Amino acid sequence: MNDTDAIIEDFAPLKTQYIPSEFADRDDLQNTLQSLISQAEETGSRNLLIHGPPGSGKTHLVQAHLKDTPTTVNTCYIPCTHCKTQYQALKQLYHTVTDETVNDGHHTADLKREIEERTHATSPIVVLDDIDFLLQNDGNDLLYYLSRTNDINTILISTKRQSLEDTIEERTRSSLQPQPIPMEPYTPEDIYQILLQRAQDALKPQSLHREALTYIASTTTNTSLALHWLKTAAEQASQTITENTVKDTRESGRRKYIDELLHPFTDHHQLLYQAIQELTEETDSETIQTGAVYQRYQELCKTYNEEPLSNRRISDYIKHLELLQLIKADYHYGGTKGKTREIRVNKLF
DNA sequence: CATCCACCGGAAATGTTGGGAC
DNA sequence: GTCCCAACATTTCCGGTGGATG
Repeated sequence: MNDTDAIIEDFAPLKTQYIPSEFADRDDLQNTLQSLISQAEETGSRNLLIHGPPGSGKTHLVQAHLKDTPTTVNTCYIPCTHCKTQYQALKQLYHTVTDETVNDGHHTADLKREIEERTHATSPIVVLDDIDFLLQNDGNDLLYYLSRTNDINTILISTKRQSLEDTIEERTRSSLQPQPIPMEPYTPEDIYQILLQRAQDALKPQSLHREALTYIASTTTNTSLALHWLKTAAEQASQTITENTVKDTRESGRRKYIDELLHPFTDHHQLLYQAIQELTEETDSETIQTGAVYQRYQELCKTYNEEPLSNRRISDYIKHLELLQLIKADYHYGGTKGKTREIRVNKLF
């Protein structure tokens, strides 16, 4: 453990959420965002939909922006991986506009009414990160409400490439009409630069070989994954992070990334993912099937002394893992299999 | 062409939690 | 304290799904 102190001077820059003083990359996008939002301040309402693969900087960009927003504007960041229901999201929003906390047990209509009364002329910005989780779990009631409430500007963040058209009702889409902003994955050079900057802020000088960063950057274009990996390497290394250090910590870095992704979810999500991983390693074929996965999941529950959830519920959890892009679960029709899903683990690298 | 496979996913049912009215 | 209500997680129920098989 003491080895950690040897290299890392400041943990913060190695965390995904860290916002460097200079947000050099993606200036153009930040300008776009800026102009759209100032436009919104003038015209009343304008909504954005930022979409792109994991680790392409969606959340980061928005949070950097919120940080620059004048304090006169109410901003509300809602991570839908945590707030999966309309009520939980409204609670957050209620808190930002009234500064009071509210417990469960109220009617959503009451919260909505109260929020509306307090938002007149204040035009808060509501960010719904990972909106797909809320949509999958609770439908689009919240989005409909937000789109109908004049003074609220929304920024939606989604990993799905398509726009929201297939997941939301027509009436919601027509009044929301979010402006799509695509985020392309970073290039290896981008990743290299980002890691370099974070390393400079976090690590002691001379503690890092360039080849180490090159190796990470050539392996993944997912910033979050890359940072977890670098952090793991930094924790392992006693004096300097070499190319070998990162090669050795490849697996544990990946593991850390996944742990953080799954953190907001339940133990059953973890068990389910474990079941899928184990089965994938054991079988030769590319894909595995829901039935086998559920069986393995039940076995794992037994060993960990957990009461297994129903397969209907697990079917939803598979969707969650899919939304996190940890697995792919495409439909398979026909054969002796009927309609089922073919599950495969996303390699990440 | 009917039937079957092996699961999908919508809808209703159940159980729990917390609020408010009385 | 009692009663009823809404929100929510989870289970139960059940009508699909479409190629393979006979």
